[in-house]
Amino acid sequence: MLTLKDVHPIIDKILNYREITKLKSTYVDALPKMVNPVTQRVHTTFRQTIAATGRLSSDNPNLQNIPIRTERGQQIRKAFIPRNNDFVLISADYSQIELRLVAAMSGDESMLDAFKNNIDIHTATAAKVYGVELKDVTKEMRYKAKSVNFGIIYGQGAFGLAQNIGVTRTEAKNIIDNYFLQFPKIKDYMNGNIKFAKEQGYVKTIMGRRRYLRDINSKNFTVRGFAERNAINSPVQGSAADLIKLAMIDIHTEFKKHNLKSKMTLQVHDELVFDAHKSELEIIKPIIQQK
DNA sequence: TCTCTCACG
DNA sequence: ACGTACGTGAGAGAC
Repeated sequence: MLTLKDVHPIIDKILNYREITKLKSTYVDALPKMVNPVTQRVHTTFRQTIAATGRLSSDNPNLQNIPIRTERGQQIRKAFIPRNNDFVLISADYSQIELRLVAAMSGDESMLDAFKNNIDIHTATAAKVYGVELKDVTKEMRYKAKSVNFGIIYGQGAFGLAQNIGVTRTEAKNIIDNYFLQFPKIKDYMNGNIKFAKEQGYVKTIMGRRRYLRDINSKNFTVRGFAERNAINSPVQGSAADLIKLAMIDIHTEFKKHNLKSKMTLQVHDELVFDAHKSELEIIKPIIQQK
């Protein structure tokens, strides 16, 4: 796809400048000012009543958006270290929790099969959508299938997919149509959520958390469209939030039971970070992994 | 105080 | 013809 980057060298310079200034102002300059003088650490506030889906949010400072995607970002992340040499930071994250929930809640056999057999989900999706064997899935096919899998969770349409992966709207529509042909129960599940919302005025997560959608029957196409995408996405994102919250309670209970020095320090939506005492690694690893 | 932009999942 | 992928928080700059 032709983009402005190809038209003038200044485009890359501008983007590079923005990356650097963002990282400097938001992290390098700001975080040291927020170190608590007593504890010598930064302490976030986790908020439980902000996100409409049931996720936590983090502010002052936000520790759920510490950079990682670029090389410079990774350098910044390295500034976060355990409390002393007797401790290490441990990070545990769920693999594809939202897609696994879609598979589970929809009951779609194809997708459940892929997860049960531990097949890379984007490769499995590509094989289905393009009608080829797993071994014949190309990088290009996997890349596009990955984008579809993400888009599906958000209620993305052909226009958005086309723009995202640089194909025509016609091709994008074909891909999406084929996706729902191959995963019919996912389509049923999403339409079911929209229908439920239109009748009840809300959608709910696996644990019964509700999100009310007052615009779901709006006559305005754009407004209604937003609510319909919320009806698709909220049960998925919110159920993932439910699950990690339950895991956090269990882990905290177990840590208490064993009188551990290790501490659960951060939650980043599908990831938990621990400041773990080296002598306790063998105890806590199974506790964390099992949840 | 608002908008734009961009950091993360 | 229209608008078009979910959820957040924060800094810069305009007003």
